[in-house]
Amino acid sequence: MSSTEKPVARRTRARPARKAPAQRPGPVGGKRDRNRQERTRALIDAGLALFLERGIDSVTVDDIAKKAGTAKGNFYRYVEDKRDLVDAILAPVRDDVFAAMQACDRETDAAREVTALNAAYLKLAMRLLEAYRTHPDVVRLYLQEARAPGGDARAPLADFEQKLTEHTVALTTRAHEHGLLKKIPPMVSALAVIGAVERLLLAHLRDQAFDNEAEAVASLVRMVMEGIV
Amino acid sequence: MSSTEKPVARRTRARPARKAPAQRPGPVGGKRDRNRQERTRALIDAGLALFLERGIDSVTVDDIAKKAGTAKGNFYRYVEDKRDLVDAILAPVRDDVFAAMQACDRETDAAREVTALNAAYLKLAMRLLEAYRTHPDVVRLYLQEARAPGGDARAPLADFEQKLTEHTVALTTRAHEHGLLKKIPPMVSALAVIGAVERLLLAHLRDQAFDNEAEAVASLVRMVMEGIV
DNA sequence: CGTTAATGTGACTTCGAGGTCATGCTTTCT
DNA sequence: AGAAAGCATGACCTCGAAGTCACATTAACG
Repeated sequence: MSSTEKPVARRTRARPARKAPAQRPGPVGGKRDRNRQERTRALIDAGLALFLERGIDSVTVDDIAKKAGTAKGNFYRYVEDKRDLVDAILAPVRDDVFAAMQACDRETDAAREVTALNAAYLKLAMRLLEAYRTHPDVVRLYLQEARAPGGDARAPLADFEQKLTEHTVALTTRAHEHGLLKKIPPMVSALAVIGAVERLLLAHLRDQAFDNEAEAVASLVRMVMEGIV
Repeated sequence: MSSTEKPVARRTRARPARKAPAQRPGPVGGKRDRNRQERTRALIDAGLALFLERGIDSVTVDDIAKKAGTAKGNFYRYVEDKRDLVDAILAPVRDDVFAAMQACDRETDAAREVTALNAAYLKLAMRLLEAYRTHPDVVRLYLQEARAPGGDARAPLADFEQKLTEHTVALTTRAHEHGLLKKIPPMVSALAVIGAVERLLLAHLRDQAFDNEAEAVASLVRMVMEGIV
């Protein structure tokens, strides 16, 4: 944020310039800047497409670079490694989701009546739906790869799953304490809903499984309302 | 089944004996036979343990052989490759589950009243529970690895997921036709239940998530009954 | 326009995993 | 016992992926 230095520290042949420098060269809207963003996008898109199709571990850095239309060496100028790329792919969704959940936390804290609580939960659902609509492929990657351990490229996804689950359980616990739910352990109802939603999303994203999308959503809502609320 | 040959065709230095012969040497309870079974068990157990801990693709054949207390070359005497080992690990569960579902199919075919139908479904649930109790680790491997594509070692798990889903949807459709369920598309209710059950099982197997197991099961049943039945 | 440094390239190095094989050991059968 | 064949071993070979680097190209800035 704070500009402690000139755009670039001019030193005569010092670093071999291995990694891209933290501070980009001068012009903010300049060609360099634009190229950088294009390359980053290309790498993220190529990686996401290949990961979805063939699985994270089966995809090589060469594959990604080629599909992004660049050379392998350049890949390492933009990301540390495959794990870092997965992290970059996941980042926007993760940020959206956490922001939505924290906002929901604040609203339920401030709420004094049941209607305010319900409004907060509804708003959360809307924001999550929005994130899903904006980044369906990222959600699919998460659904497909988050559960398998090992190969640290998947670590960002596993972390996200863990945090997401914890937060959801906490939220459910709170709803439970306010008497909004049936006498079912919050852990159980939270996991059941997460599992059901995730499985339906996966079927939708992988197989276009539902003729009537709206009916499917309505059915899901009905099942949840009658099953746990 | 039929013994067309003597235990082994004696030829003077013919095959280099690369793979284990289909027909084992003579004694059925002999030392050879016992050793074979021990090795197979050791490999399956070692593979399963390592796969669970580090993920299928991160585990090498060397790792498995070492953990099973044998040499790498020997690994290939017992299985084709990692995929084949995964298949061997999954086999018992798959057989149990398919047998149970086919039995359920037959019983629902023969059923003339609702009570008989309900009995068939209950029996299926009991048999699935039994399979889970007998092979919890295999179930966990399935839950962790089935969704991710690529790396053909996981293909047996993906196949199983697909068949299992299809069969469950068919079963649900039938129940729906008999008027046992709410007006919810069978695809939706089937996937929702599968997803919820799988997520709860995973939490149980990975994290010992439930203080009171019986209460968790009762809650799940209640949610399903009130949510979709 | 010329200099400087960031950016792009792909051949190269390194390393580890899959799979093979010559050799020696064990079981079986006569 | 002794031969025959399955069984076990780990060094070895091969291949492909990760990551590096010297050099070429391009943008920035005077």
